[in-house]
Amino acid sequence: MTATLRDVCRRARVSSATVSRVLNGSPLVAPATRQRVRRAMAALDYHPSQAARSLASARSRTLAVLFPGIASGFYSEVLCGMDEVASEHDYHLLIAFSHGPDDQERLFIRCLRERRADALVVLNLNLPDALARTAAKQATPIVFVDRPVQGAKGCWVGIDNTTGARLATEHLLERGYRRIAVITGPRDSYDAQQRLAAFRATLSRSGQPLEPWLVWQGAFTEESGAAAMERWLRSGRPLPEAIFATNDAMAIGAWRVLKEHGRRVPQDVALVGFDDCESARHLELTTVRVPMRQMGRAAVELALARIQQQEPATAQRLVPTTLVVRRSAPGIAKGVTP
Amino acid sequence: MTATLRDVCRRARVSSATVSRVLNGSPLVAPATRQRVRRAMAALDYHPSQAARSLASARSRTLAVLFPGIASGFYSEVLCGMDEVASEHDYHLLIAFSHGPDDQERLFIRCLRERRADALVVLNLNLPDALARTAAKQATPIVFVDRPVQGAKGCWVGIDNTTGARLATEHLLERGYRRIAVITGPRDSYDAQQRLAAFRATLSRSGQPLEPWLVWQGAFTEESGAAAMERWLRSGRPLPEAIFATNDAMAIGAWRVLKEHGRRVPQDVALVGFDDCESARHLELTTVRVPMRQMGRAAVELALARIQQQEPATAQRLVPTTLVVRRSAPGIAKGVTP
DNA sequence: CTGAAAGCGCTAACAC
DNA sequence: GTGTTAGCGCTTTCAG
Repeated sequence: MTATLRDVCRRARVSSATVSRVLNGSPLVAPATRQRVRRAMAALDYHPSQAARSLASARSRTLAVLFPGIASGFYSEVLCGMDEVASEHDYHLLIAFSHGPDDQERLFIRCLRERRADALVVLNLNLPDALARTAAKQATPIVFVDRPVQGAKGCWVGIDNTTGARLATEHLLERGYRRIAVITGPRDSYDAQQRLAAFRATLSRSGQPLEPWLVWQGAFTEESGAAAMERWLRSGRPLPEAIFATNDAMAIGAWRVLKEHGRRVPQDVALVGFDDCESARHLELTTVRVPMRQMGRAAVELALARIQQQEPATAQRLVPTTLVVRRSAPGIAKGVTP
Repeated sequence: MTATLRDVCRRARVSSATVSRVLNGSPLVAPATRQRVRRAMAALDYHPSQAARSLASARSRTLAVLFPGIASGFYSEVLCGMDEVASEHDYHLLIAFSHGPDDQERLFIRCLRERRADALVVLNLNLPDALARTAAKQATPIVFVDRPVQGAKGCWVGIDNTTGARLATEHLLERGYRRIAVITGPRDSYDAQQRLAAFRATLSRSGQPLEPWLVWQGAFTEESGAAAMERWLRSGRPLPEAIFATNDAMAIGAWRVLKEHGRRVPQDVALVGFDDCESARHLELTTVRVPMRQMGRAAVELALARIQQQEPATAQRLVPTTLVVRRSAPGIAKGVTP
């Protein structure tokens, strides 16, 4: 049988309270006693039962992480960052993917109400805002990643989309590109909206407002990027000088279609993405880098701070974005052959 | 305050045992009573405490998953498959990354001894075989993914490396490629060994044994693939007709170097990888597809079966591999222009 | 500094 | 079918 705290008590000749104190690193234990208890634990190969601790202390030392269903490799970096911080603080990570809209709510409730976790980290889930607001009022701290809660200021870690999109746009403008098209993300995506807005604003500032027909609707998927490109090519209109895809997946889809139609990037049209996913590196796509690992770290840092009440329930954090210049929109002026 | 089982008892005017029975779907409850209890639960917005259930029942309905430190996007697919099966069975996933060799053992012990999980799934971790064998004898079921336990037959889910490597090799041979080089994985990797062995065997069967200088040592990383390619090019020897990289990362590294040296794939040399990672698709790399999601599913299925003792502790499962023919080694004979 | 005692919220025999 | 009764293994006042 596996040893329990009582076994340790007997062997060390102390009370359960003392063993518990040693377990929890309380300073109220005489060094000699601590020694004895430690030895007893080692001798018995004792390991405390997590369930019992959770029940008695009402804390699980666990963080629940809710992912959106689409498991883009994208998120594994985020997860990795989360684990780094969590394990530094002796916390564990419980994860769940949403397999559908109903699921999201169910998972949510479960983690919260069944007290499986001391805090919740929610990634870019399409929780109805009402639920999100209710949730934010719960006792369990919640951190939203990459999706602010409308109306209720909850803890939130986001991407600096505005700077990223501005950098990308300025890069194109400075290289002499005009008539820049944009492939947008889904209308209800916060990131998509911000990226588009910053793109438009930067263009305006440069004195050349965005023309409506250069706004191509996408959905953050490779297919939607390809479809947008197809539509334009089939329309017979001349290519824009550059395209800003508001994420890499769509940029990759568009690029594929361009290739299929014999158009070259960047010679015939420059292309910039957003995210800097793994494939972007391999394809040499110029893009805006989003530090995924850092986002994960920030989210867990916030969650832990909330658990210790060291941070207001309205804390927010933005992770910075940077431009990564590669072949699809190189760092030299338009028309100059590398 | 959040409602407890006792509150439900009072409201439904039944004993705790009955509520517990309803909670656990026992058939030994009269329909009318069940109704009443259900209503009471709903009225109180009752959700059982996971900690209390775990403590009382000695089961956590949780599976722990140990990942190797390197969080290749690769694993997010596996994780997704695991979650699919786990959530179907109302199980939760606790995950941890190994940040170093010491960590692995610590994580391992914790999940096992602290009874956080009902079973453990270990991904391709470099646990010393001794520990792995000890672990396999524990009460807690363990499933190893992609790494058989030497000496002790534990539960194991692996890749059909042999078929995959054979298919890749046959493809090249049938297209007329001779003098095929291979970039190997790390010597201590089981997958790497199997892939190399199957490559060698297939070559032998075709009557042209592998020449030693065509075996290039790699380490499953992009850099190691690039380095192997560099070494060969610098040696001044003529290119082989084809290269079989035993994983995609190395194939991609080698390809990059080939490009930098002005060599074309597949015209100057054909290239085949292994894994079918996301970038392989984008780069149009011919490769052996490993169904990651399916591997995750299989691992959790095995784990759950073990928990219910429906499967022997020695159960093994191989996930099938298939060849995906793309541009880097097309489906037409060598020398024929597409 | 240490111990006694009272739970934490559920499950599982065992009776009835 | 349902209730009674013990715990599960720890934490946490409260005394001393």
